[in-house]
Amino acid sequence: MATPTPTRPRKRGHDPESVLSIAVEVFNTRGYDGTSMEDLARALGVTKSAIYYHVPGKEQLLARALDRALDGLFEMVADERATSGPAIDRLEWVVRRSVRILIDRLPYVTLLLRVRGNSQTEQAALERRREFDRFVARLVKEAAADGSIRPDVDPALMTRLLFGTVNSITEWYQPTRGASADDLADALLKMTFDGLRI
Amino acid sequence: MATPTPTRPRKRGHDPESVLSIAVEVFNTRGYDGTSMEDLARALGVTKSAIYYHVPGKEQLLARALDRALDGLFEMVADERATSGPAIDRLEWVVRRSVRILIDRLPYVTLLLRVRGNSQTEQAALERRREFDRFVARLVKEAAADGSIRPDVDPALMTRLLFGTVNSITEWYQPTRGASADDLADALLKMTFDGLRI
DNA sequence: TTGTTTACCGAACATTCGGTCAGTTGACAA
DNA sequence: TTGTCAACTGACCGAATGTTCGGTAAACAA
Repeated sequence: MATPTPTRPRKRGHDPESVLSIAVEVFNTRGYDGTSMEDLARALGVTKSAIYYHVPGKEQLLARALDRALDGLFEMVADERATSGPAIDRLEWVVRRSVRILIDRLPYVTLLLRVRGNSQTEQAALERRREFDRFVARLVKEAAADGSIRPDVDPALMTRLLFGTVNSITEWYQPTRGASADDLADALLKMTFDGLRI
Repeated sequence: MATPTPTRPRKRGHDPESVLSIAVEVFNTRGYDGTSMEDLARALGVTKSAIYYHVPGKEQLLARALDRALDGLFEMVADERATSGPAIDRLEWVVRRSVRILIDRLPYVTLLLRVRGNSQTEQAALERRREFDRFVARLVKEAAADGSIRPDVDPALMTRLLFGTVNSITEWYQPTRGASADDLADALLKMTFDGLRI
């Protein structure tokens, strides 16, 4: 047969991608453990069993979602702007980039930040996340060592507070209204780098 | 023996208080929905049914825990130091006090910050929490109005970032090691009020 | 000794859970 | 018209869930 369909078949209904994106929204609303496959089915407008046509199961949905968040973070730390230049500039770039990723992949990062290690899938994600955290901690330590950030606060503590601020964005950010990613990163850097007091 | 027990009878085993404190620890480790009554029973060293002798059920445990966190926050906003004086000073006091409460009642506040509204209990807690958030938002707005914090960032956004930083402490703080509540509040205020960059 | 109370166990309850599977539907191709 | 196949349904499974309940061992009181 010679190319029966020039365009892709484009069948009705769902595919693995749409199932994932809707599932992650529900996970973030009710929590992963608080979400049943019945909940997902209702949100998708199909029966429970239809979900298993597209994806292998609940935990695989979680794993794919977490990878999406983590892949973004690891692409960032591989970038040249995160690995060369003055530490304070690299730190600023990483913070700005983190805000970007957090917003671009908001539901996936939100899910990642709530993982507690209840399964091997979650534990693996936690370990990858810790690796990212260690990268950032090294960066802050370097910036402290070359004297470009205040010396009167422990760098490890600084790292936690700084990225605590970044990560807290997932608790309230709504893409439809409010600041853009760049505006948000600007405001966050103003507070954390220069302080909010006049 | 004369006076067999001068102190209160001191019966063996658990009471509602010890069940609550252990339960909240498990809730924070595995998540509320991820915790089964069997998990709790194991942590308490009794069988599932023994728990129901001390407390009415799982959701009541959650409700009591959330009240403990929220009561602390509302005691704070009722204090004179939160309601009179220069706005920037009140804000600093509220931030410092919040760090204190967060650490003094760490497991309870941690649980509160993870509530998603999956039940009436959770929704009620969320509403009380929003009331607290509104109080802080007003405070930041006042400080912005009298010109004591930087005018180039929206006060509502500032509030979220500031208390995002405070609340993020629950994600990593361990009472046994690390900074004290006062040291931690100092470091946090240095970063958010004066900035980490030299 | 007998009775009462406290703190608990073990078995069972109905319900919900994640997941399976044989079949049905409907769009499209031949 | 017939056949194919992606997409889905509905009935069902065993396991796990939160909760209830009848019973009971130990401590103490009378």
